Amino acid sequence: MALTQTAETRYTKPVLVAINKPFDDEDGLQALRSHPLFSELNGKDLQHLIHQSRRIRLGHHQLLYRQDMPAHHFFFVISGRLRLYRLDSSGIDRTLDSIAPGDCFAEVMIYADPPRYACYAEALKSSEVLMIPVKAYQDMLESNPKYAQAALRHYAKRAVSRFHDLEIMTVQNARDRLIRYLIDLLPNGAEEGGEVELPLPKCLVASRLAMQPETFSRILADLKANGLVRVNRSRLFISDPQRLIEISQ
Amino acid sequence: MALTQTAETRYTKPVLVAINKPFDDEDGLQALRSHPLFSELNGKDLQHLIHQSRRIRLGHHQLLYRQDMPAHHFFFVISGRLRLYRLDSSGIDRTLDSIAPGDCFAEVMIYADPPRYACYAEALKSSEVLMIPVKAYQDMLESNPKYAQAALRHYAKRAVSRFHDLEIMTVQNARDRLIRYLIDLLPNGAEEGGEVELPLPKCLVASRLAMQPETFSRILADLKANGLVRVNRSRLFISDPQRLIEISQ
DNA sequence: GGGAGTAATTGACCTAACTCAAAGTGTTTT
DNA sequence: AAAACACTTTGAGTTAGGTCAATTACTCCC
Repeated sequence: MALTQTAETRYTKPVLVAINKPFDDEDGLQALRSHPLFSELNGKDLQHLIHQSRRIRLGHHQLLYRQDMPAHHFFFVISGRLRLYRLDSSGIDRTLDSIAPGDCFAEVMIYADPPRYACYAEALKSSEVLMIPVKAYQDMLESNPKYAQAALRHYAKRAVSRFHDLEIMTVQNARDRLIRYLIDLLPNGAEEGGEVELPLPKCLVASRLAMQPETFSRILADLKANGLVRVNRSRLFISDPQRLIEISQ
Repeated sequence: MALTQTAETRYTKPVLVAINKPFDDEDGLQALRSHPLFSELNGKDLQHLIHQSRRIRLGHHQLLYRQDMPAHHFFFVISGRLRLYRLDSSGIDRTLDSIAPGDCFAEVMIYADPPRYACYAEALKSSEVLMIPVKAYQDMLESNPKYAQAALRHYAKRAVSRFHDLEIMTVQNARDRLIRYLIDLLPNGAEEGGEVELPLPKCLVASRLAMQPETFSRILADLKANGLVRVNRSRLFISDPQRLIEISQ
C-alpha cells in the first residue's frame, strides 16, 4: 500500500480537544452565517445553536470520527482542511471527499436513521471545527419550519454534487477521470483556464480517483509534457481546458 | 462501443404521451402516499398536487428528458422501470442509476438553480410516470412548512445513498466493485443470502460499474464456477455473502 | 416456426494501469 | 547541518481488464 500508514493503525480512538475560545471571531461567525444551513437563522437562534456547540481543535492527521460510530453531531469547518475516507476489509484507504473552511460535513446525519457516520473524517492539517449537536439543529428547525427551505436547498445541492462525483467515477480510464476532476476544480469549469490548487496531497487525489499514486504522477507528467498543464507543487495551471477535454476521448 | 445504439442516435427529441386515465387507481395512489415526499400530505393537498400533474406513458427505450434540458418537472414511477445515464463527448453511454416503481427521480431539481436535468432518463421497458411540476410542489411546501421535515429526511437519505454509490466506485478492481454491488442488492446486505434480480440488463450493470460487458460476464462466470453465485438469467442466487466479501480483498 | 434484432458469452490478443523497488525532493526535528 | 520523515517521481516487469471478432442464446415479430 502506497498510502503510508492508515489512520486505523495510527490511533485507537478519536481524541477530541475542545477549546475554550468562544466562537465569536467576526470572520468565523461571518463564514458560518454565509453557509446555506445557517444563513437564514436570526441572530438569537444562531447564538443559541452556537452556544450548544463546541469548538474543536484537531492536530495534523487527527481522527475526528470513525465510520459506523453513532453520529450525534455534524460539523462546520472553521479553519484547516479535512478529508472523508473509508477503510475496507483489507485496510485500503479510499478518499471520498475533502472539506474546506466554510463547508459543513456529516450534516446528512441530521436525518439519518440510525445516525451513524458513513466514513472516517480526519484533519489533513491542524484544523478547527464547530461540533454541532444534531438534536440542537433538529429542534431549531422544528420550532422554526420556515428555516427548512434553506436546508432543503442545501441538501438537494449536496445530492446533485454527489451525483456528479459518481458520474466522474463511471469514466473508465484513469487519465480521463483526472482530466474531469481538474476541470471541476477550475472556478469556471471548462469555460476558461486558470490556476487550481489540489485540495488534497497528490497521493490522496489518486485515491479519490481510484488510481495509484504512480499512475497519477505519470498522467500528470504526460499532460505536462504535452503543454496541457503547468505544475508547481500542488498548484496546477491549466491554460486551455477545452484542449484537455478534446484529448479525453 | 459495445452498448448497441445510444439514445442520442435513436431519437431527436423526447416525445411525451400524456394519457387521460386519471391517477386514481387505488394501488398507484397508495404507492405515491407511501413515498416520503408525499406521505405526510393530507388528502386535499395530495389531490391538488396530482391534479396539477400529468400521467405519462413511455414506450420501451423512450427518452423522457435529456441532460441539460430545463427541469420544470420531477417524476414518480407508477410502473415499469427507467434508467438515468450520461453521454460523454465521444458518445459513450454511462449508466448512473435505475429507478423502480414507487421511486421518485429528478426530485433534487425542486431546489436546483438553475434547474437543469443532470442526465438523460429513458424507459427500460414500457412504463408510466407521474410528471409533477416542480413549482406545484414548491408552492405546496411553502404554504405548509410542516411538510418540509419529511422532504428533508428524503433528501438527506438520497445524499447518503449517493455517497455510498461513490464509495463503491472508488474500489479499484472490477470484481470487487461487482461483489459490493451484488451485496447491496441483497435485501439484508451481507447479513444473509438470498436471490437478487439485476435491476438493469447485464450490459448496463457493467456500464454502471465502469467496466465492459465482457468483463462483467467473465467475472460472473468466475463467481459461478467457484460456487459463489447461481445465475438464472437476470436472477442471481447468493447463498453466502460473507464468503463473497472474504474473497474481495 | 423462421428470421431479424439484441444481448450475452467466449476466445485471442494487447495495452493501460498495477506492483515492487529505488531514487529524488521537500519538510520537520534535533 | 544532518537526520528522519513524508511525499513524489521514475523505472522495469506483470497482470487485470479492455478491444476486437466470432458464436451462442433470447425475444419479438411476422
